[in-house]
Order: sequence, then structure tokens, then C-alpha cells
Amino acid sequence: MIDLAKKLNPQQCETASETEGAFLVIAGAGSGKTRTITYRIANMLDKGIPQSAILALTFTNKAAREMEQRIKELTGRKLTKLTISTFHAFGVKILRESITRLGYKENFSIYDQTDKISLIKEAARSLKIDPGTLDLYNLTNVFSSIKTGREVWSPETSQYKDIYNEYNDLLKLYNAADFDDLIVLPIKIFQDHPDVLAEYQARYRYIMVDEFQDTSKIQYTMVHLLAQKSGNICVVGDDDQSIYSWRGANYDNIIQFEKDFPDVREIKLEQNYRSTGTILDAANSVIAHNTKRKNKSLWSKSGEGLPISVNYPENEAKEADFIADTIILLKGRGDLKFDDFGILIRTNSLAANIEDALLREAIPYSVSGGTSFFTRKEIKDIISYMRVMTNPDDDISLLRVINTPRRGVGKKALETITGFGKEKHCSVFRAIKDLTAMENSPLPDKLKGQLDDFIHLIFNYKEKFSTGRNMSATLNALVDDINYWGYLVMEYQKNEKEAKWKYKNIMTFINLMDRWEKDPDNEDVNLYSYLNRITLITRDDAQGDEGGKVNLMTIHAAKGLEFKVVFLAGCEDAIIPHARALEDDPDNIEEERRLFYVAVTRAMERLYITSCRTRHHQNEDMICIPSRFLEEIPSGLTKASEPEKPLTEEEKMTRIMSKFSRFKGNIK
DNA sequence: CGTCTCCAGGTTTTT
DNA sequence: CCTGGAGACG
Repeated sequence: MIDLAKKLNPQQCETASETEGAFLVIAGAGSGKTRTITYRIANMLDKGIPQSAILALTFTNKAAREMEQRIKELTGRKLTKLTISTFHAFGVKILRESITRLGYKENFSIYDQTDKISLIKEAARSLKIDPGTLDLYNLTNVFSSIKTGREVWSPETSQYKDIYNEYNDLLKLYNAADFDDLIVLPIKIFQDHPDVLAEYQARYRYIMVDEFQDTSKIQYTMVHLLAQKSGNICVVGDDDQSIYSWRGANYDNIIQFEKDFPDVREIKLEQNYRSTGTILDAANSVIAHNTKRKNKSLWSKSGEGLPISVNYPENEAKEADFIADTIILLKGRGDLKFDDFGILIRTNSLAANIEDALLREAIPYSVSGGTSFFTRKEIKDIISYMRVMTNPDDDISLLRVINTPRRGVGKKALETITGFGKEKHCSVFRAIKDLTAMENSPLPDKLKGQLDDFIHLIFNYKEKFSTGRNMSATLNALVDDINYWGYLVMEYQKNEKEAKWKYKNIMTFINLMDRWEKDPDNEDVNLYSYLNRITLITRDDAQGDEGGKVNLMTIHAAKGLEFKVVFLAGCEDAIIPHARALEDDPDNIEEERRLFYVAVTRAMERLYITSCRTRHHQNEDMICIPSRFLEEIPSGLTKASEPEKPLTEEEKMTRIMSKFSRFKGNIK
């Protein structure tokens, strides 16, 4: 038995010890939120609540993994029946069990952003609309908003209604689900089939939601459906750290929660255990400028600590050098490890320069975000092969690999094949199979032979994979068989390094699979679950935390993490707050401020802020203005290593010009 | 008919 | 600066 009162402060203790009923826990930054949840679950297990009755929903895979690890350590139990996962992974779990209720077949594919764009193109083409005239990236967002109920069709968007409908028809036809479907379809199952819902309600009688402030409306709907029966639900969040409203995360959820569970008990965790007094004061001062927030005040017993260092490097290269040099310097003192450092940036594009400097100084680092490993072209190619094997209806993946490596399948041949498929209402895979077997096929004989080989290859490897044994070796053989290396050499003739690098990525991918299938805790070893898994893993894969790497990531990705030393780079106006955020809605300034607040509160001991004087952007040297949030930090808390020089008349002029051009550039 | 090459455009944040 | 699409070539 764990003595909660001894390990936790009174508010934490209350949260952890009361397991029945509805709870709303407002947990400030660094207030020991994860610790509290961990103890709460451990306490449930102590009380004899079965693992299988507990569902904990987190925001990222990493958070889920960490929580599981901590509970394991705390209780010393095996946790095979406990469900700790992200909303999306939980959605996949439900769909794998019940998607046939909606008329889908079992091995559905999950489409990421890239697949989604391909599919929208496909939908447009089938409606005789030239995809070239569309802003596809933008459409992915519009469709997402519509599907999740965040927005309704507006005069500007309603012209895309037909494409949207076609897009959804195709998804179903291809037996595929996009990310939104992973939440929307389970809800549909629950609503259409009360018996299924009742089953899940009976199974998950104790539900916890972490980072509740970032739950979207539909995610909340899903949780509410599950929890309304038992009424045992505990949501934990911090409105000041709500940074995903653009994705449908909604403050209204807190209000809705209070309505849906009128007996809710509200607990506030306000003691901060993470940061020095200086850092906390700075954070508090900044966030106080926001008007829409629940009242709370973070306090701490720790001392004031060091002043916050604010620097104004000449340009982004100097900024990167400063960060790298400072890491070397602090590391040299011996009491810090590389993974005690976090470098936070507003946008992924800021990472490149910093990576350069870290590489040059031979500082080991890991970047999260940006083009995720699994969305790299070469990796997607390989994944698509495997997807076709698990789901032959997946036309998008099939079209991706049919001519990769090149098999002489060009535009004309593709037209014939897809045309045939449309006519016969069958998948492209089926069409290829039929067309190659046909007597007087419209395809030339040479191509028929090639395609026949392709079909056999798919069947052959599907068979090998289906044993569920040694899948990484099978994959290795597949990569050899299709001569992917030869393909890379061809494609990157002038750049052998690139080809080698891409091939190395594939080898890494195979190794990852090997590790995964040999993991003794893994109870579900088959190709399909692997594919599901990697589609949902994105930025936080780098679980190789051997303790030796500096962390470079976006502020969004840093949510829930803490570092002894934090660098906040690119603290310039138009970066944070981001120019695009402020364009239409001035209310967005509050979210940008929360983002800044999240960044500051990641720091435990030292905080370095850099704001470049100039920055190279789109082939132009732009003059930069320091972020307006810097002014919101009381000057007594900072130490400017390099005070800003007053502007010359000429500089003022350029600044106005650059502002103007930036503004112009951002209209539509 | 498939492939190669040049040119325009473009990502804020993520599951 | 890098990616993807359109047009010329083999």
C-alpha cells in the first residue's frame, strides 16, 4: 500500500485518493500533474480495481509511455491490461474491434496528411476538377474542420462540398480512415450501436484524461459517451497551457464538462515544483496579460535562482552559435548532461540553423517534429508496399508503389488501369490482376509481364509476412527484391550521398521493426498492428533516450516536458507571436502568449532567450523586432547580455519596409 | 509512352 | 532551399 498523504501535497492527495465520481483538476505548470495521476492509478490498483477497467488518455505517445513506465516502477506490476494511450490510438483500438459494424472491412488503412492530399487530388480528378487549381494543403484543414464539426460550410468553402463528399466516399471505398475518422468513426459506432457502447462502458469504468485543455470537441464527445454510465472520470488540465485551439481544442470543454457532470469536484494544483522563483515570476507576469483564464496563482518554495538571459544575436547563424557555445560551456562544468538541455522553437523551419551549429560542435541532439521519419519519401514507399499487402483496397498506397521502383507504368498505363477499376467498381489492385490475366488486354505484353511479377511479389511477401515471424528479415528481403537501392542510385544520380542517406534510413526502419517485434512486452506482433502503430507515431519516436542528447523541438512538442536549461530561440515578433496567427483574429494573441508561457515554464534552472536582429528569410535579410512578449517580463528578472542598440534612421526605414512586405506576402 | 529537366511555389503549431 | 508538376526528348 502506498501512503499517499506522505508522498503528495494535500490537493494532489485528494486527487489521487478519491476514485469515485467526476473530478476537474486544474493543474498549473510544474505542479506535479503526472506524478499525481500516476499515484492515482497506482492507488486504484491497490484498491483492487482491475487494470482492464482503467482507461487513461494522454496527448502524445510519449506521455503515454512515460506514464506507464512510472506506474510500473511505482507498483512493480506487469501492466498488460491497463489502457494508457492517446485518443487516436484508442480510436484505432476500438475500430480494430468494431469497424465492421460500419461496413468497413477489417484491415483498414490509416491515411496521414500526405495520403490525404493524394486522395483529395484523386477525388477532384474523378469530379473532373483540375487538382492544380486547388490549394490542397488548405483543403486538408477545411475537410478536417468540417468532419470534426469545428466549422460548418461557409460561402467560401461550400464550393468544395462535392470534393469533400467524393473524398469520403473514396476513403470508404479504399477501406481507409483519416486521422479524424479515428475519433469520428468510433463515435458513430457508439451512436449507431448502443450494444457496442454498452460493452465499452462496462469495460472502462474509470477514465482519466490528461491535458484536458487540449482535448477537441469530438474527443470530449467520445470520452463523455464512455463515462456517462459510470460517472467516474477525472480530467486534468491547465487552461493557461491550451495551445491547440486551432485543432479544435476548446475551452468550452471545461464548461461542458461541468454541465455534463454536475456533481464534479474541482481541485486546483498551484504549487510549482519545477522552476526557480525568477522563471516562475516571469511566466506569471506574462500570462497575467491574458484576460480569458481561470483564476489561479502559481507559487513555489524554491529560491529565486539566476536571472533570465536575453540575447540579441546579429542573425540566425550567430544565434545558433551562441546556443551551441553556451551548451558546451555549461556542459564543461560537469553537472549537466546533454539531455538536460532543451532548445525550443516556434516553427520547425527554425531548426535547420541550430542543427548545423550542433553538428559542427559535435553536440549530440535529437530533433522532434518536422518531417517525421515515417513520412520521409523512402520510408513511405516501403510502408506503402506493406499497406497494399494488408489492405488490397488501398488504392492510394498501391498507386504510390506501382511504379516505384520504375516498372514502365506511365501515365497512359495508369489511366487504363484506373479506368478499368472504375468501370468494374473494383480496386486498382484487382484491376491490375484482371488486366494482366486477360486474353486481349489493352496493356502491352511487356507491361503485362512486369505487372504480373508485381502481383506475385505482393502475394509472395504477404504470405511471408502473415507468419508474423521475422518480419524485419522479410522486409529486408523485400527491399532487396524490388532493388530499391538500384532505384535510389538511379533517382539520385548526381547525388550519391543522398541515395546512401535514404538507404540508411530504410535500414534504420528495418531495425526499428526488428526491435518492435522482439520486444517481450509486445503481445500483438503482426504486420497490421505495426502499420497502425507507426502511422500514429510521429514526433516522439526518439525513445532512444540514452540520456545523452540535447532536445531540439517546437514549443508544441515540448508540452509536458521539462529541462534544467531551456533556450528559447527566435523570440521575434512575427515568429512568436506568429504573423499568421494574428492575421485574422486578434484573439489569437492570447494563444500565442500561452505558447510563450508554456515555453518559459519548461525551464527548471536556467532560461536563455534569443531574439535575432536580422533573419534570412525567403532569400531576403529581414530586420527583426523583438517579440512583444519580452516586454511583459519584468526587467528586474532579466539580464541582457548584449543591450539593444538604438536604431538608425535607415534601419527604421528598412524595418518598416520589411514589415510591409511581410504583410503583403501574407495576404492569401 | 515513359522519363528527364526545368521552374514556380511554399508549412504555424500535430494526431 | 527544396519539392512537385508541366513540358520536351528519346
